[in-house]
Amino acid sequence: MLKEERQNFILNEVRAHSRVLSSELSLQLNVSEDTIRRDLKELSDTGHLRKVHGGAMSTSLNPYHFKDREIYAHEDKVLVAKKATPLFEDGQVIIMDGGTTNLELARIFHPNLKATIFTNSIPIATQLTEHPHINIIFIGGKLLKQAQVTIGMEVIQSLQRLKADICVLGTRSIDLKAGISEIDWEEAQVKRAAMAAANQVVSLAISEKLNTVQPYIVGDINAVHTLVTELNPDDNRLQPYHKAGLDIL
Amino acid sequence: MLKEERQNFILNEVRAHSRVLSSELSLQLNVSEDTIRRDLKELSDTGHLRKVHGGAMSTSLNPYHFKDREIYAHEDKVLVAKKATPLFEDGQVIIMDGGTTNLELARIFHPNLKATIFTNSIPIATQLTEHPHINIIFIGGKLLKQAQVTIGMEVIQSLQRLKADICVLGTRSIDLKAGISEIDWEEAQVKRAAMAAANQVVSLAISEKLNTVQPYIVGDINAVHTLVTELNPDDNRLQPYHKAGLDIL
DNA sequence: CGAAATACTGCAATATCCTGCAAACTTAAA
DNA sequence: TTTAAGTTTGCAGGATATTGCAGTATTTCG
Repeated sequence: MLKEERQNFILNEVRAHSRVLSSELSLQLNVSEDTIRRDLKELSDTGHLRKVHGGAMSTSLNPYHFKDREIYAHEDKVLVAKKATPLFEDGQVIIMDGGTTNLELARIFHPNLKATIFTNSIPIATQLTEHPHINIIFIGGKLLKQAQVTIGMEVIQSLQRLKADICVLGTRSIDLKAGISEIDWEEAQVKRAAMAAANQVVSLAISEKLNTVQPYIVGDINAVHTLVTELNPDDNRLQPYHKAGLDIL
Repeated sequence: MLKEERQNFILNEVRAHSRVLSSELSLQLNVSEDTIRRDLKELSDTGHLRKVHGGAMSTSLNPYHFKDREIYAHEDKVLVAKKATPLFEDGQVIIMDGGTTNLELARIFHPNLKATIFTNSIPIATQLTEHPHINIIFIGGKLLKQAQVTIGMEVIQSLQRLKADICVLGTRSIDLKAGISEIDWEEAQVKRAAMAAANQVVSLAISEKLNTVQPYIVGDINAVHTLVTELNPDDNRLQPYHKAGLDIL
């Protein structure tokens, strides 16, 4: 087994269980605990997890427990969410996946918006219960503890039976050539299904996510219709996306 | 179990109950009271809680402070949940529906319990993410805002494809003749499906729910195998249920 | 005050971590 | 194919961290 495969396995374990033990990983992967420790050290140095005595913990806490100012680049995300609100109208069927930018959007939807929202994110569903006229459909499946979103076949199948007006993607990475990409394979599958299930795809992304790539490709850049960032639409960094045919907000 | 997990569990307990006892934590976490004291000292030094003789209190800044008091008859519900914990073992597949008593149970599951839990309740799923070894499957469907549970055909169909070891019912009303009954028609349908999907049905009910009836019948009293209340099992009020063949805890 | 519970101190056992090193493996050029 | 340099891995050892226990001090409460 290659070192990179091993480290990917470790990252997946962390994402699924929000913590790992060096001793367990050593058994599961048939390598010495020293090797595991070296892997954890590397992954810790690159910020993918946090090493602790006996194993490692996931870095990102539950969005649900986040207080506003603990969210990274919170001001930018609020701005992105605000710019996106005019896209939503009464009567629409909307798909929203997880992420803190989408959570922000769920907070500031107009209180009278009458829409049906499908989501696989617990924090977003919880937030939406504050909106009296929004119909919430939760997409069930295996719950990923760290991100508090459901994943897996059941989620994908539910999405395949759906044709929504608009899909709002919390975006980890967006790039002209690589398109939308994700760090977790299963989340990437779910996002792909979400994109396919809507007539219009909106990507909410703070500018630092532009022109970055993750290991798992979700979909082509042309599958995205609208890109919302905190930047001015005339900003140079957005021009390539405009030329590729995306609406820029 | 990692030290940090243990400390997270403690913080969670403090948030939920606004106070903790060293002696209780020592039992729940299977470590000595010395270790608990050392944890409390660390958490106290970092300002996450306030150490007092015998345990710790939440800091006054804590926003979760009110939660417990909002729950009606909270002390009784804690007692019911505690009495139910021995029913659960490693490897089981468990169905839990909503309700504050079930939420209390989700809080106090042994932190090392290795089980798969199906639930349609958002607060319970959120609570369960604190347990590192529990596999959570969220049952998707239309979200009922007040109760924060999913309901409807999709939930019922998911349950019909399932055969679990044990189903834990938060119980609104239980009566010898009428059986289990509910105030909301759709919730009643979901609970009926949940009961049918498990080999053993456990009803958690505080005593004031005994011998009451609601408009919509969920199922016959004989479909319930175990009844857990805050009363002593010898209490007169429980004898009719014992005679009807239920196990009383 | 006195009993019981809780807390602190120092110590020992165990588990985990780190460092340096050598063997095994990979890569790429000769 | 061979060689050489670089990378990865496991292991030995000594260092550090974590935990439980025993003995003693302190707090609580009737």
